[in-house]
Amino acid sequence: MLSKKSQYAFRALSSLVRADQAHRQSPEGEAVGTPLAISEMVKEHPMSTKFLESILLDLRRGGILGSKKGKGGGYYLMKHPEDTPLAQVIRILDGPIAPLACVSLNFYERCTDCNEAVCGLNRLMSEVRDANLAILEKRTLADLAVNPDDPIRR
Amino acid sequence: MLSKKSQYAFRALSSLVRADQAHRQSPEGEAVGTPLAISEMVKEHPMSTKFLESILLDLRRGGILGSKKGKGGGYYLMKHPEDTPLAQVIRILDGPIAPLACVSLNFYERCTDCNEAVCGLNRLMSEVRDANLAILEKRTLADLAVNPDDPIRR
DNA sequence: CCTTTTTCCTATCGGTTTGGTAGGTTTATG
DNA sequence: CATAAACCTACCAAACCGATAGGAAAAAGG
Repeated sequence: MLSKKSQYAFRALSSLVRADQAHRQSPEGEAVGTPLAISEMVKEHPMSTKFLESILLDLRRGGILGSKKGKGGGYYLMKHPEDTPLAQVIRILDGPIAPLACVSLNFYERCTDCNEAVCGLNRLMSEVRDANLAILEKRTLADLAVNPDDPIRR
Repeated sequence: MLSKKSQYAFRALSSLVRADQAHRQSPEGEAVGTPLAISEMVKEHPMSTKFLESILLDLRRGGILGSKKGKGGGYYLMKHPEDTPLAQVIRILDGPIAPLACVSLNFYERCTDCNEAVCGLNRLMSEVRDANLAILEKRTLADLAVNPDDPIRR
């Protein structure tokens, strides 16, 4: 199960995607600019401001977000929404996506008491990991904000 | 990530599958009989006896295992190995397989602060759930014990 | 009947994680 | 210099996790 942390993150990120889209549509739209303040995100998605603060900090340290301090400051996406897969967000906030550490690509740990080459569970859980990654590496922040009723879908 | 509980369960279950196979191959093999004691499972897969005890108890309450008390007693599979999907084991010991309660089939809970019909995360996580179930409902205890070098695979 | 062997049950426990709060520091803007 | 924002550190209660303790109940054999 996703933690609240990841859930809140995805909500805040969907606000940031929309801010990003609005910004790019403006004539002089550049990648960086018009940061969105935490207070604005919380207005849109009610949640603990302080908790969200710590989440956004993690995402910034993880390279997904940039920030600007002071009046008019806030957070903004470091890349185009379609260039940040959901997997990256989850790894930063929840850690491994794989169901077992011994089949994780990014958080691998050797299995102490089983032979990975022969272990049946290892093989099956690798299947599960691949199925998850097929979705979470392909789907991006852009997909978060898509309206399912839109005529054109990706 | 799977809990230790589930991991230990799968190890013990693989012992039970092999005991079941051996039993069925014998001339008068029936579904129920020749229970395997906890002590035997621990001999095969070193782990805390008491902890495994509580796990097997859960699996029995969950309808996967039967038990027999006293001398010569132990646990046995209630069904043929290929009739118990891995998903059932995980649900008993770890709960929901879905990444969000609001997309869970067996542990559904309404999302308090989002409109499920419009929520982008809901849609994406339903995809993830389906991908997981496609594997975990199809793969069974029988797959746990399969040797990958066997010429014939299922 | 008694002993042994097993499952069964309840309670507890230390450590970690989770979700959240508190209080202040730093940086930028006007 | 006032204000508004991110930033940082510490802390906290509750839940969860993995494991242990100590027995009660049942079945089998002698």
